[in-house]
Amino acid sequence: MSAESQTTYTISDLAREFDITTRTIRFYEEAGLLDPRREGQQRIYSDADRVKLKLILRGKRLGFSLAESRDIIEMYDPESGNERQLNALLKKIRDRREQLNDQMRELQLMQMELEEAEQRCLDTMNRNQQQ
Amino acid sequence: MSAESQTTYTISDLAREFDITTRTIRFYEEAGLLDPRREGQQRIYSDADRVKLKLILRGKRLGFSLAESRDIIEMYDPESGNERQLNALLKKIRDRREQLNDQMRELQLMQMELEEAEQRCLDTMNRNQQQ
DNA sequence: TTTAACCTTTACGTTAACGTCAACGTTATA
DNA sequence: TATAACGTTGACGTTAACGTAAAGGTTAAA
Repeated sequence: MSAESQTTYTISDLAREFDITTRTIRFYEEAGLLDPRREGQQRIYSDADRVKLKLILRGKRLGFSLAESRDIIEMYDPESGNERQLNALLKKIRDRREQLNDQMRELQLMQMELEEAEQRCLDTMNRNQQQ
Repeated sequence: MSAESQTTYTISDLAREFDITTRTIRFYEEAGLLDPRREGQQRIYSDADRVKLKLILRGKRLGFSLAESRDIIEMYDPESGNERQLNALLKKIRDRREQLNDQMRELQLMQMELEEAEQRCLDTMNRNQQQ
């Protein structure tokens, strides 16, 4: 057998790949988000662990707390793929989408106000130049 | 003169109006975001102060830190309405808009994955029922 | 005059998400 | 054999944005 798809990772493999520190990864474990198997003392991460980590980081980018990400990961778990949990997950995502939409609307408002402010500012500058 | 538009506010007036605590308002002052005039010990807030507070809270909703909101407020200040500052403010807002757009894209990705997961889940449940 | 409803300052507490040591063990290489 | 280069477990530190409580001052109504 040739060395095909590497199916396990060390902690610094993952740290490098996702550009985070090993401390961060251990912290996620403390927080109950990861649970890699051990070989002696050392942590060995599987592809499944790697996917979890990916989900955590995506969750962060999306503004989920670690606790929420933990919920999401649990709900992604095939073991517990029942209807109620999937619906809870979908709700969480839809809520977040709505929040983001609200923020976009507020930003647009701010943009408009700013354009006005910008215009007033430009007008003033022009008047000053003409004098 | 009749009591027209009330032009000053107590700390709890503002707290009530914006549904925050007085502690929060004092904290914003500590952080250099507000600077109401005093009457003896007591803080008296003007309409301008009220607008600043509004901006701070909008900033929060938009995901700006207090430090960023302070910058924004300073840039809104008519005193300092120069071109460079206005451009800096516009840049900050555009950056935030881009961030939000990225988040929306990620959420859409997640939605798609979830729809697939949901479908797989529904399929499984159906199969189980048919047996 | 006491009670209630405000206001004030000072100061320590809290939570999330890590950072930053320290002190140590293991393995590979020069 | 020493010296990197990795890994480990504590354990305390940090930042932001307030919360919470103590201790007190003012004013108005009962």
